[in-house]
Amino acid sequence: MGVALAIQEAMIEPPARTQEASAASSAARPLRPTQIISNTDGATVELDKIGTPVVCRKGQSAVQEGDPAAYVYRVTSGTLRAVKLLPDGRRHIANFLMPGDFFGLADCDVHAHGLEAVSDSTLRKYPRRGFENFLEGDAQARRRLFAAMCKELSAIHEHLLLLGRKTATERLATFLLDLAERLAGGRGGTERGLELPMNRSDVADYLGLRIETVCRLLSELKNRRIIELIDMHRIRLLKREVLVEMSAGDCN
Amino acid sequence: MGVALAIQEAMIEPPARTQEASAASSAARPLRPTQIISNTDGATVELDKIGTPVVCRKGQSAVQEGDPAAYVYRVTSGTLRAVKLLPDGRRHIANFLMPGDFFGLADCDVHAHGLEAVSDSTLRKYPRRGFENFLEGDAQARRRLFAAMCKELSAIHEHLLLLGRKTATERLATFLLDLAERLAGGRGGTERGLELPMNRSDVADYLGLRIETVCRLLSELKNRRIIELIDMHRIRLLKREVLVEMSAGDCN
DNA sequence: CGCGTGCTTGAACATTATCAAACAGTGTGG
DNA sequence: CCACACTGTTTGATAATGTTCAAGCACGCG
Repeated sequence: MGVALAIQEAMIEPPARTQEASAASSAARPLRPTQIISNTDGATVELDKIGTPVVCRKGQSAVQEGDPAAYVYRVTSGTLRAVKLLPDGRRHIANFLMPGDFFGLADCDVHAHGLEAVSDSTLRKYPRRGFENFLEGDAQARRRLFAAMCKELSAIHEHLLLLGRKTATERLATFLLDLAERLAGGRGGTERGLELPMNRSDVADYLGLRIETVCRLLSELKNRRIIELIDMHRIRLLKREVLVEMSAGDCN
Repeated sequence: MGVALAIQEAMIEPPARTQEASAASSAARPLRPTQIISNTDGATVELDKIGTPVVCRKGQSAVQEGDPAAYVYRVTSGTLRAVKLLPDGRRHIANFLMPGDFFGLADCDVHAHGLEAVSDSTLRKYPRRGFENFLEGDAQARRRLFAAMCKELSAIHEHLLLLGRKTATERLATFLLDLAERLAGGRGGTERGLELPMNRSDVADYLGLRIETVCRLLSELKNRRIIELIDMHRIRLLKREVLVEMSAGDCN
């Protein structure tokens, strides 16, 4: 089990002209989150031969925690959540998955998380063995996979720090900035604001807080004119610097 | 950034007679944590050609958070901690590293964590490029690396759940059980108890608690005769079942 | 329009943090 | 060998952050 919940599909992009001395250091490559691979690219065509489409409507589960990890999934549209439950029903959301993200790559035996649609979503699923064979035959893809896993691990460790040591306010500020980064490559303070596909409860379970705390803190940020709540699922970041300050970013 | 803090060296054990149809499913292999590779094994000899020994006395740092990730480390004796800091000094311990564990494997550019000795320790360090080349030439080792990373990811996600959703008592119970599992393959309730190489402060920073809370809860467990505090760094688990119950293990 | 779901706000409460002090074990020097 | 200091641990009292319980609000939908 485990993760590689959200490995960006950038990793299987075929060798392209934009790569200079990439064979040298596979580690330091950019791997932009918004990089989308068109189906005309060689590797994706190859991979999609073994994939089948899946539709998952808002609220539905694509994968149950503990299911045999027979497939690897790639999100093609919508947003999903990777969920873990405690026996008494307490819920933890490990990550939100968006187009381009993979799910279940690192789940060896069974899936470590459930996969549920936050909004209507579509995925493609690949039989694990086929996916592994594909990787086995493509050293470039393997290197990209490893680099992507490193990137995700880094994010997870930031999240451990967040859950272990940050205050509620710091958590929320971090979340908003991360989401802005992820959704729009850093914009979101401009234009028509930041789209929150998930509800307050999801945010709470992701940040290790209660829904009421999330609400209260959002209201507080709104009152302090640091954010604007355009509607329930749309937020404009008015003072990003303040959020950055509030997020207690680490020392790196 | 990133991790693979504690990838067990089992992954580079050469193909052995104990592996049946291993080429088939690289995922479901056991990978016992206590598996130690003798230096006479082929792969380790190969690897150690490019490694140099490092000594790190209690309290010293082997790696600073943010250092260029020039080396991969393998613990040969002692216990170390992988540390992240917030700007104001709050500390988070991502993991404790014990003999056989690797550090820095997934740190692409710079190290995401500091590495400090909890007790006098020895390590071996391998230049990253050499380590990568070694992997590139050994598909078996690669598969084992991937399997080990999956296993570690699984553990990290359990820890996310712990930090996000478990109570202080549940965290401590989980910690004690995990440590018993790791140190002694499950014993520790028997014999001369469980060795805690780290101090209370380390435990607190690992569990997202304060040192006083850890002390108080340990005292409570002691008073309830669930554990026995033999000395400051030695604990006997008297009622493992109760701890298991208290740990709020997940649903899997 | 009325119901339902999800959001927001308030008040009381609980868990865990903070502050403070005492205690235990270890090593040092007189 | 004992007094002393030092570090790490334990315990207590108080405080704060975030939770819980409860009620009201708003938006969407039949």
